[in-house]
Formats: sequence, C-alpha cells, structure tokens
Amino acid sequence: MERPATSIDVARMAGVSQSTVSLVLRRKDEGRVTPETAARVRAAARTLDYEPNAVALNLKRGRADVVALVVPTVTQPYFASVLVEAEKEARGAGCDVILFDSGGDDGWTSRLARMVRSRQLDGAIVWAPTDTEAAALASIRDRLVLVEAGSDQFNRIDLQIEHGAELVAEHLAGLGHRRVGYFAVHSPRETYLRRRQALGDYLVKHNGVIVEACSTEAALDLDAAELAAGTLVDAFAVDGSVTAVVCDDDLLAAALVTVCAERDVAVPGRLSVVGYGDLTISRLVRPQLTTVNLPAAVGSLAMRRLIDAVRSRSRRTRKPDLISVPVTLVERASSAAPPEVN
Amino acid sequence: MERPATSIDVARMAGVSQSTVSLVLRRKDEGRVTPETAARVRAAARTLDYEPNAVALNLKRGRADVVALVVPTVTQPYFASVLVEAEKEARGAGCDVILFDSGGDDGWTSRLARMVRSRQLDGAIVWAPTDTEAAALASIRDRLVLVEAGSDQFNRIDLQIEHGAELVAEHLAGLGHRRVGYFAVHSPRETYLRRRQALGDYLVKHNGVIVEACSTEAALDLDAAELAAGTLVDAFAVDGSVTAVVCDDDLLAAALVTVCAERDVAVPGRLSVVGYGDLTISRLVRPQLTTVNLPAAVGSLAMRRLIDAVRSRSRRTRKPDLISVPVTLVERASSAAPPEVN
DNA sequence: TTGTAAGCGTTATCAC
DNA sequence: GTGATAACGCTTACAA
Repeated sequence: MERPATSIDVARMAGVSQSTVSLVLRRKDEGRVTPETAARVRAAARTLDYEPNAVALNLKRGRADVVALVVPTVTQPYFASVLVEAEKEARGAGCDVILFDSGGDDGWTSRLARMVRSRQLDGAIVWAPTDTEAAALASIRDRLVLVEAGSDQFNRIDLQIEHGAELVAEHLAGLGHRRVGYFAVHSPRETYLRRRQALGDYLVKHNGVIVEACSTEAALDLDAAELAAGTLVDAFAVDGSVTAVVCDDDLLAAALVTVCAERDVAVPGRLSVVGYGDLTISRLVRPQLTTVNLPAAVGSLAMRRLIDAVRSRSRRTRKPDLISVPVTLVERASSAAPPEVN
Repeated sequence: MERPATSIDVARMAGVSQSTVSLVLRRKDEGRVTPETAARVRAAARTLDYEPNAVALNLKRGRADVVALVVPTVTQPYFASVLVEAEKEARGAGCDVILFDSGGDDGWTSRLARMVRSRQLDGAIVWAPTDTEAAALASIRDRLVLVEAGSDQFNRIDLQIEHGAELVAEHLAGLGHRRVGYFAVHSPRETYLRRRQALGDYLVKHNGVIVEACSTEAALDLDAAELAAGTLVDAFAVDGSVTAVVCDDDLLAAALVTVCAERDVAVPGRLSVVGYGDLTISRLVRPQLTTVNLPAAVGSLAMRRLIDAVRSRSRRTRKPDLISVPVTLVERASSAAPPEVN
C-alpha cells in the first residue's frame, strides 16, 4: 500500500519549497511565481499523481463541507425524493450529505450533536423531530434546520399542513361527506397529529366530524397497514358509519383501497379515500388516490437555508426564522360523493 | 459565534499540559496520571463543554471513517433498503455513509475518485457501474466494492442473476408458457442485460423463446412505465402472441398489471407477469406479483467487505475477490398457466 | 520571485 | 507521573 504523494513530495521533485507548491496549485501565484517554476510544479504534481489531502485542508479552514440529513425512514419514497433534492442543492454548494435514520435507534440525537460539535459535520437538516429530540439538539441549534417541527428557537421549514387539512376538509365536505374516518400512522411525530387535529377542526366548520381514528402499529409498513386497514374497513366502512377515510400517508391509503377491493367495498362508491404525499403509489393503485401533495422541493429549500446558516459568520446573532411551504390537493379518482347525501 | 474549546483550553484550565489532557480523555492514563489530576482534567473538559476535533483526529490517523454508497436512483425502493442495510453495517464499524446518485450527472466518477484520493472518503460501494464508469474508477480500485458489475480487477459482490433467470424460466416453462415477452428498462447497466440474456438462454432449454422486448425510455418512472406498458399490451398481449411477460423491475411489472386491468386483459388468466425485486409494490398491486427476490442484505455484505478492504494494511497485495449472493423466486398471484397450453 | 515558519488540533514518543 | 516536542498535510504571513 503505497503512501499517496503530499505537497512536500511535489516540492522535492520540482525543486521548490512546499509553500510554492501550495501557491501554484491553489492558483494564488498571481505574479509571484515565474511561469516556468509554476509549470515545473504542475508537472511534478501530475507525475506524482498528487491530490491535496482534503482532511488537512478542512482542519485548516475549520469547515468540513459535510452536512447531515435526518429523516424518519429513507425507505419511504417521500423521504427518498427529499434526499435527492437536498443532495443536489448541497452538491451545488460544494457540500456532501450524509444520511441519518431517526426511525431506528434513538441514540441518533447524541450522535448527531457530537458529530456537529466535533466539526465532522457543519450542520444538519432534521425532519419532524419530536419535542424530546429537538430538546436534545438545543446545543447545536445554530447549525440546524428543522422541518415540520420545532419551536421558534430553531430555524424551521414548515409545510402548510393545516392548510392541506383545510383543503381536504373542504373537498370532502363539498362532496357531501359528514362522517369521516381517520387512518392514522403510529408515530410520535407531531406532523401527523397536526394533520388529524387540523382536519377535525375544519370538518367541524362544515358540520362534519371525525368519527373514529384507527392506527397501525408498525410505522409505515405495508403488511401492518393492510392488517389495520382490514380492521378499519370491517368496523366502520362496511356498515356505512363513515363515508370517507383520510389517511396519514399515501401508503396507508393505498393499503386501504387495496383491502376495500378485496372486500367488495367500492371506492369511491361506498367509501372515499384521501392520502398525504402524492407519492408514486398514489398513482399506482386503482382508483388512483386523491392526496395532499407535499412538495419534495422542501429538500432544496431546507438545504439552502442550512448552508446559509452554517456559512454565515454571524450565526449566533442571527434570529432563527421560519419558512412556510404551501401544499396542494390533488384530486384523483378515490374520492367522490358519498352513497347518499345526508 | 464563540470558538469551541480545544484541548489546550482544557489543559490551561486544569493547569496541566495539553498532552496530559489527551492522555486522560483518551483513557491512556493507566498509572501515568494521578487520579486527582485526571479528575481535574475531566472536570475542566466538562465545564468547557469540550469535544475533540474530529477533523484533526482524522488527519492524525489518516482515515476519515466515511465511505460512499453509489446507487443509480435512491428513489427506487430497492436501493433505499440497500442503503439502510449498508448504513447500519457501517455504523457498527464507526463509519458514516454518504450517498451518491449515479443516475443524475455523469461527473460522479471523477468526483468520487477525487474524494477518495483526497482522503475525504475511505472508499466506496458502487452499484452496477457501466464498464466505462468502472474504468474511470480504476485508480481507486483497492478501496472499492462493485455490486452486480465489474471485472475481476475489482472486489465484487454479485447477485446470482443468472440463477434468478433460470428460476423464472423454469417457473414459466413449467406452467406451460413458451412465448414470453420481455419488458426492459432503458438503462446502460449491465445487470439488466444479464437478466434478459440469461432468461432467453434458459427459456430456449425449455423450448421457449423471448418473443419481443420492449423498453421504456425513462429510467424507472411510473408514467413512462405505464405508457410503455400500454404499447406492450396492445402489441403483444391482446392478440395472445405472448402469454407471459418478464419485467426488469417490479415497478415495470406493477405498471403492466395496472394497465392490463384497465384494458381487461386478465392477469394471470391471459397474461402472466413476473418482476424483479420483491419490493413493497409487488404486494401492493393486485394480483400480487410473482417476482425474483433481490435480498437487501447485499447492502450489509458489501459494506462489510468494503470496510474490511479499506482497513486492512495490505490492501494492494490482496487479490480482488468475488462474493456471490443467491436470489429466490417468490411465487405470487400474477403468474399461472397460459390460456391454452401449446 | 522564492523560501521560512507559524499555525490548525490532535496523538504519541520520550526525556525529566 | 508529567510535560516538551515532533509529526499529520495544508495555508499564509512574512522574511529574504
């Protein structure tokens, strides 16, 4: 295992000092080094296959140019697309992105905090942390952007989830639905609670009501979702005690329409179904899902905000801010008027 | 923005030398530092909120403890699960994972090579690189693990794709299919070509044949897939010129069964469909897909191999090797006997 | 125009 | 037991 060449090796070969090598290779030799010397240096660098040691460089600059993205589960298509967006944005700023999964172990908060404080990471974007998690990250809050969560102590990007709920409520109420079921994901993350809460509030304004909420136990796993969907259909849909079900996520909604098909509960004839996400699966199942589009562009937005935060000299003095991103309702075939308008 | 404390600050506060701080905090003070001094150091570290600078540490050790994972598209669920597996494995070894998308720009090879040679990255796992891409990575081949591709110059992990194709061929031939269609993804990656090639070869052994191959243009995008599936169904399935279609990926297969449902082509009554991946969607669509399971455990396997490679002192001397991972056929409802056995 | 030397924050080897 | 001191590979005043 041969040792990679250092700038000293290059200097030796070119017969100059190490600092001259640095000057030439970093293009700071404007009228300081003769073109001949510069050429000699460059030639030496090439023959030695020299590449500056990035770690040494980072130590010198006090910056890592690496940030973390923390999401609940990468396997969820929504987060995968967020990741791609964020990554693209970071790349443009010369940053790399490493991924954390907040779904698995719960030691991630301390690991993240340690990595940021030890300068391995310049900062992080954290998706929907719980209050406890956010609290654990307080010590690094000036290098953090929180998405869909957090107090005004933090830099935040927020989806207009409440407005999404309003759109759903209006859509369903407009179609004539009054008794609406809620298919909730089992998660401590505030964003889901907000979806449900807001929906209930807006439904009431339209004389509607959330009849019953059913949760899956597993976070967002298809098998668990189908099992729970079965229970839900048997309990509330078959007898018509609800005419529409709103789901915390497209995956749940997809499981629900699938189960309905198996039990001959017509969607949307007997039951309307609405999801959140506008993911690929929302167009894969039949009927295609009416769903709230959560833009993946939030990824780039959050990344831009983060890079801005960590690179500005005056992090500490700057007040945390809040960026709000609109969501839209995508009306597809899974929602329609209820069997009989009451 | 206050400067974070260094070991020198701690030393000053504790009234000892900087090296003593290092000794104590790195737990190398076995009978060298008095407990009282050690306690004083620890106290100082705590009050100063000291965290060792990881960049300096890496410079010293000549190791970054960061590796890259390169996949064609993270948004594809299969790769997402691979990522999760690989990440878990890396974490266990104290490594972080950064993600590259080889699907987007094609400058990634040089970027990756540069990052490895500049010691920002200890190494990388690269999924299904093309021959050109692999060639561009030759200079760092001792810190690379290639999955489903590459020559014997590289460390490789290979899925037994040929065997998967054999299983599919046997399954379909056993059911009585002879004329089989192929729904190919448009991709330069060798793994897809191998799937098709091998299937053809094995089908011939059973007096079968691939009647026609149809490609989608977009990589693996649902809309493109449905469009192409429509063409395929119209051309080859409606008139019964093929009785089964094998798809390069579950997403294609899912699109195909969906389109069939829309055109009243019974699956598997008139057309059997087989996919690759055993992804979540393979159980979401109806009928559920018969598919070749590609184990996500390949992710951990590849990561273990990589970490082994980059940490062993004698990288160069060690011969590149090949690990082969079995695949299995998961028989579900989308395949059955053809309308009439010929 | 070029080279010397002082950091950046660690770890580790030795004298004391 | 403890503390100088020399790396690690680079950037950048400043001296020559």
